[in-house]
Amino acid sequence: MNQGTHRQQSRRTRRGRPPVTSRSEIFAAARRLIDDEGWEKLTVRRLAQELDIGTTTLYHHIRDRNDLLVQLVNDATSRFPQPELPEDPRERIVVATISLREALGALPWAAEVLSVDGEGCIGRPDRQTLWFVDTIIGSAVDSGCTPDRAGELFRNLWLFTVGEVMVSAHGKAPRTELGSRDAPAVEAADPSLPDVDTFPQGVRALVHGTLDRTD
Amino acid sequence: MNQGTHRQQSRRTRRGRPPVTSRSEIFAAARRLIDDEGWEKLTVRRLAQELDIGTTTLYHHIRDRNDLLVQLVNDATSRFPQPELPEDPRERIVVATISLREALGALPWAAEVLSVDGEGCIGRPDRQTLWFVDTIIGSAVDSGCTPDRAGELFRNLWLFTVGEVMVSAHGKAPRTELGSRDAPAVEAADPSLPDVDTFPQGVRALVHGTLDRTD
DNA sequence: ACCTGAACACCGTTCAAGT
DNA sequence: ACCTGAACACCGTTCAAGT
Repeated sequence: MNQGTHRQQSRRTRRGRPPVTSRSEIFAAARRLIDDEGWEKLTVRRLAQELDIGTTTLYHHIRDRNDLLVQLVNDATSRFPQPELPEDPRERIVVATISLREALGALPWAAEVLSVDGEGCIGRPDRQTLWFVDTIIGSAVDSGCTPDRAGELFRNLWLFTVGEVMVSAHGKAPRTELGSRDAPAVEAADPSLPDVDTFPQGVRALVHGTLDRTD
Repeated sequence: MNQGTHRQQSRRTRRGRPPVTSRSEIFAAARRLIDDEGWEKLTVRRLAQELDIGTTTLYHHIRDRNDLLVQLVNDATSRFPQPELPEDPRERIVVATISLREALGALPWAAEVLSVDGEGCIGRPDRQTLWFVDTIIGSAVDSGCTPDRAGELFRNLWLFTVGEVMVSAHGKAPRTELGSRDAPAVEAADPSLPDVDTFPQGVRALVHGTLDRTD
């Protein structure tokens, strides 16, 4: 129900500039801001400035800053193309999860939303997010496991993906000069954290380790 | 080398209150603040207020807010007791990882640090963190895999743990009322994300899936 | 209707002083 | 030496107006 149209007076000329601030204009401006200045500059005030509107006007379109971030993530994931899936159900899960990471990884700032509002991406999912969920759960069931087990696998893949996105997002950030604090920096103590991308093998391990379990 | 002691004049009376703001006093105040008011109240200004010192004074002890957070995480993990480890090397990894989660999970705010400065916990690790790393890597090698493979496993367990801490930290937070936005909330779309703790099984899957891999 | 300036209650950080 | 107030450049959010 659209509450009746209260547009009578705009017979042909919309007075002033048209609504000016549509959802898509806001998203576009936000993306521009993020690309040009980095996502930490995406603040309510700065975005309003970018749109050339009063800060307060933005609050007619978003409930608060977090809402803006959530909508932005949904917008971005919905833009993301679905990958071609292989035959083998297990490999299907791997491919879907990897492309989920790609979808989120393109938005390093997604991290803030992912954690502050796990709902954002999962509790109030858009069509595209739902596709990821369905594909993973569906393929797991196809490969012969119970729905419970499939749910468990999905949750764990989700945790793994969130971790990967978070860690790699801020790994790329301009490194705060390290070493030379008070402690002697403990000699790069990690052959442990290689720079290589261990994510795909991790996904595979998770998938096989879960689906092969017999208990 | 202690740079020579420049304490000549405090023969027996330390003028005024003694240094007032030692590292441990700062940590204690920070913990009190977090426990009493929630970790989002842990701000440089608020902490100084809690300590009854000028905001600026704090900057003699910390480099900046992020540094405070990092030191706090290190302080907290170093306080955490080492678990008793089982015989079986694989199960040793599982137990160590689960208790790593516990150490970090006690600090929901660790999330911010974990992501903003993965270094914080890993690049500049304290003794206790190192113990986790060594135990996991060591046990992996004990169970017969190459150092490379052990490093891969460790990294993936780390990603998984970060994801778990992040997601569950903000799951417990006072839920922002959901439902009834503009979209019709898509009917709780998830048998997918059960409330149950899937973490231990995930760790096991990761461990077995990685160590059983033959390639 | 639709938009907004001014204000409120905060931030982190710096710097030129004070004792 | 050790500490600090005042200032700078920001935040998110609200509310009583303006057109």
